[in-house]
Amino acid sequence: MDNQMMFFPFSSSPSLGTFPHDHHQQQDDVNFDFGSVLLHPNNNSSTGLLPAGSAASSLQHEIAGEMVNTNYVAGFPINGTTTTSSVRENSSDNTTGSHKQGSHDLQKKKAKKHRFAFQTRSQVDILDDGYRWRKYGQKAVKNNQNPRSYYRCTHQGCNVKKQVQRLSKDESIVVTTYEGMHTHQINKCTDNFEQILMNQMQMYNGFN
DNA sequence: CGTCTTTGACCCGCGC
DNA sequence: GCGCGGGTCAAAGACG
Repeated sequence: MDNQMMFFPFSSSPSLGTFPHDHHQQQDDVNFDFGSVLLHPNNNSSTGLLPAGSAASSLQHEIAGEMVNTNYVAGFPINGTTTTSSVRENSSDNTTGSHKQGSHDLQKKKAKKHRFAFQTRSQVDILDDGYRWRKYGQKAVKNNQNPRSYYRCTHQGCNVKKQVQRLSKDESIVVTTYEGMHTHQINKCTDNFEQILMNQMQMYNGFN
């Protein structure tokens, strides 16, 4: 049960940063709060929990649909049935390609994925996180009138994906879920964002 | 012309 | 086994 899911709730603590802008694309200001990085319920640590019933709690039900413990307002597994001994996604997981994958490969792939999510209050769906993304799918999801969009990092050999979805209960909130680790450097001047994220993840979860 | 989005079809896991 | 829901593929079109 090492698929990890972390949340970065926008409303629970002082803001530590502002989401950076793209150079060539004017976007609305996006306040991005890194203040609360919370842990997977199955982690031994009991720190980092917020009171149940917050916005983050309801969010979990909505995007995961399979929350097992509503006392946790952040940090949950997406694939609760998979197990692996590795927390980190192997960055050389090159299973891209057009061939169909067997269930074994798929399961292995899923089990290794490292995920985290955060939510932002924004007018725009696509937040500039410094990476280039190609949209490869969009689906209507149950119990949400807003579709979920699927993106892949366009960098060659990088298999990072992300999902973007608005909450049905509060459409001003965008939930972004990342899966995997980038195999390359960020390509624009948004190192601040990446750095803060990485610092938070390491601090709370012993990454790297 | 290269890159990206759209969108219907397909695949797979899971619950019943 | 079947149906449902989520995730992905890939052809076609849009756009700069």
